Amino acid sequence: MSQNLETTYNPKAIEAKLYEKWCDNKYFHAEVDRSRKPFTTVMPPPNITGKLHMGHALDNTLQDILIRYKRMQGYNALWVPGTDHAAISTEVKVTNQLKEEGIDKKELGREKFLERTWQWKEEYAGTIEAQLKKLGSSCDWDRERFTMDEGCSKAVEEVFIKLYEEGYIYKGSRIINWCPICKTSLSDAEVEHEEQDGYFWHIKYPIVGTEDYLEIATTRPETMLGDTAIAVHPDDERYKDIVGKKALLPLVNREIPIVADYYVDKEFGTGAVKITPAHDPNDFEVGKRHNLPEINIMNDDATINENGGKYAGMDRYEARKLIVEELKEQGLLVKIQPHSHNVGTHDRCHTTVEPLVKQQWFVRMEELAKPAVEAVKNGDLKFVPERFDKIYLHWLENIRDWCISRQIWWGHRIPAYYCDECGEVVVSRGMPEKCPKCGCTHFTQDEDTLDTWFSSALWPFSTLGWPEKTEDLDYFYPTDVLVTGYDIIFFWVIRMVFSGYAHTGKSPFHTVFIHGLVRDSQGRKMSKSLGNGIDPLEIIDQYGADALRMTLITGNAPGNDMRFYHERVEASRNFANKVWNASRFILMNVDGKEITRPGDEEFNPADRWLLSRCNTVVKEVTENMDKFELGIALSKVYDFIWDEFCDWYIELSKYRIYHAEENPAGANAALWTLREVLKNALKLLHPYMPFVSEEIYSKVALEEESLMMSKWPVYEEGWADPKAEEILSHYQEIIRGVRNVRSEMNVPNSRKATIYVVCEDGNLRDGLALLGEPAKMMAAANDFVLQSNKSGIADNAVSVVVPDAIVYVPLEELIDFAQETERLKKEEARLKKEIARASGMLNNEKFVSKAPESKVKEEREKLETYKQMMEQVKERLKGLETAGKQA
RNA sequence: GGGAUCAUAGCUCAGCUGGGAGAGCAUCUGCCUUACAAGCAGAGGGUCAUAGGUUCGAGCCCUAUUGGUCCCACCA
Repeated sequence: MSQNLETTYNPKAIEAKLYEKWCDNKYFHAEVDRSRKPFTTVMPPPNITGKLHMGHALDNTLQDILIRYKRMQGYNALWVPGTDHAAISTEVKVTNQLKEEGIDKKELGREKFLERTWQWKEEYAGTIEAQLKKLGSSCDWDRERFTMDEGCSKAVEEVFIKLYEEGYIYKGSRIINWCPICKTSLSDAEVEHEEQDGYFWHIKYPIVGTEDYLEIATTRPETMLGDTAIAVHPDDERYKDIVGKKALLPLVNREIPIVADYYVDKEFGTGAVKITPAHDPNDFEVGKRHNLPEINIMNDDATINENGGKYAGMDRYEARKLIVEELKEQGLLVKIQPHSHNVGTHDRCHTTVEPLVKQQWFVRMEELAKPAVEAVKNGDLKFVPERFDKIYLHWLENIRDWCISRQIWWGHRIPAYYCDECGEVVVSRGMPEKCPKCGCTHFTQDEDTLDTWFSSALWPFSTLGWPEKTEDLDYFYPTDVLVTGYDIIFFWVIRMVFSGYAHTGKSPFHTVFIHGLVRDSQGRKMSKSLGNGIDPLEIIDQYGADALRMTLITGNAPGNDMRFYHERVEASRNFANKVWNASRFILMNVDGKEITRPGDEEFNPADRWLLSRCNTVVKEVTENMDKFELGIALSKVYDFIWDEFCDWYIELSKYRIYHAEENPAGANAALWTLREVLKNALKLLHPYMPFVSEEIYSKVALEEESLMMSKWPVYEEGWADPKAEEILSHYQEIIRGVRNVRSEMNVPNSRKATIYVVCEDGNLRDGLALLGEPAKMMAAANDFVLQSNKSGIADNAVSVVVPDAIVYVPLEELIDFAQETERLKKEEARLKKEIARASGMLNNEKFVSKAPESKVKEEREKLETYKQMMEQVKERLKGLETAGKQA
């Protein structure tokens, strides 16, 4: 065994090598195995639009932690990776790339464009895969999928046909959100509402046959070109007489009816609303109720069309300016009020969307949503943290039909065919042979593609073989946990759940584990436009994948956003280095020795304490992980390794290790304990920091093939040892006490002192056997003398009172009696407060009768200790007084 | 307009079912002690936003208030 490890951990040297080893051994691969229970999760497929960002690093770290944990627990763990074609986003990217080359998408044509996009896909899917591997993701690459691969496309086609045949999918002319830049329709979920400063233009509409005007207020004067009515509230006294009359639409000079509709809010604006059914969702509804014509005044690029008369060809905002000007000239503009209002924008390009009436394909949602609602209500589906239930339910309970057709090329083409003769719509697998209506054999496929989320909605089962009834599907589906950010609950989680019920009859997973956003150090969202994004690869390059992973998990509660900054990664890297060096110490000392399981009597209290503590930590960490409290679990592993294992136990073990010839059994016990506990600690750490833990384990546990395939440790009652824990706690008090004195008195470690521990408790003295050589090293003492009285101890010794003992540190020079008295007075005051607190509680009859017995007992014991310490302090103060007088 | 969430040490955040306030970073002091200076030892620093309430006991539960963030929503 070669133990020439570097003194600092170098992640670069091992990460790639280990990942390759894991892959070569097929550790990530899962096959159907009926003898074992599966644990399945599907990766939220990253978009092929670009490289992975910090949010992906977090998302995948969380998944990897869960999957590694479950794999070690013996589950047949499957993590299905893949990528998403990200329809609109990718199409925009490729279009822009072409534009830079001077190529126009339309001229290139659909087929060539798709070829080009497939090339793009190959490139980015490769980059993403490489990034996920760098991060250490233990996903099953043999099962890597893409939302537009053959299987997924098959699933999409099946679902479309099924939903169409069942009447859930329909084509209709409805008002939809239109992006004039991307030139496609959008679903409601893809529209982001932004508060924007705008104006309220008050415009006079002359009432036909009178000299009167009706004043309306609008934020979008240009839409008046498509006005087909004015609406007022039916109970509005002001307008009672004019309902049923007509108004003359200014500039256009069209007569439009004045109607009464409950939609109008009397209090808002002027109480009269211009109705533009073709360009406003509310007006569309009003129009339907009153049989108003829909006049579309806009082209697909948001310029005014021929219905806009002389404004035709102008951009929507240009037209607005001119219209306002002309109204002003004609004296029809009453006033302009500043007004901030919500404007819908396209979430991908942030262009203001235009509500337009168009023929589109929709999914009727009301019925489909019901089982998804029920799933959360009856507990079949759980959100972690729970609060996301409400968001999910609220959306589902207010769901509207889903516009699924997109006027772009990149995506699943809608399997609807139109008869060239009679126009009959046929939805079928592939080109239909004959029109059922006219018998014609020529068809044209619908030009549109499907919303990108239509295919991702099927991801948990399409990746496992659905619609075929595969073994995989039967065994791995439903999956277990879905890990994702709260920002795509609407887009994705909801659609997966209702799709799961609709097509498989089951929820696609039982738990949704939600995480937040990774923000920059100032709390801002990381974004391209701000240029504040941090590339995960750069961090991995600089600090290692383990450090990045740890940073993303530490100090974060589920569902909360976090800030990312370099100092935090440094702290994580330091921890990796700490583990590395602790292991180095162990390996150096284990080297060449035969370590055997010691007899029970060969363990000293320190060994038993560490083994007991390790056992407890195993239990707690497992419990935290089962509750998805990953941050808490990791901090427990961290504290255990750094504080208890390194700072206390390793130091305690050194004497026995360095003096093996005096006491071979003692050295063996220490080394065995070190190695055993290290192995367990590495197991607990592995899901979080897979590389450094695996690398060390391979050197420590030569008999096992791999840490990642080893058994997760379990709590064993036999290792619990409260007595040893008590002994160690006393030991620590004494060592801390001495160190404290030395530090306060500015005594360097080079000046050794003989330390006296005065203590009468026989039990404690047994345990204080530890106060031999290790304690000398840890407190930089010449000697520890244990005695039951203070005879022979110089009056000028500095003292520290600890539970059950008083520690004297005699120093050569005279101590400052005043200073020492003050020190003890402080301690006296502290103890007095504690005694008051504890006895206050215990004197409270209600506490004694109502609090749990264990709590009462605990307080009684504490009070005892404080009282005993108080006596010591008082006695010591008396001694100081006498000594001070003599001096 | 509806809802969620946050307010804890100088900074960033933990704090699990209510039972004596924690971490990392930063600051100060002393240490190159043969695993680690990416380290060791010690120290300082918090009326847990405010006001009430429930409870033997509240950072945690309830109510209100203030301030911030986010989501949803068809008031033109």
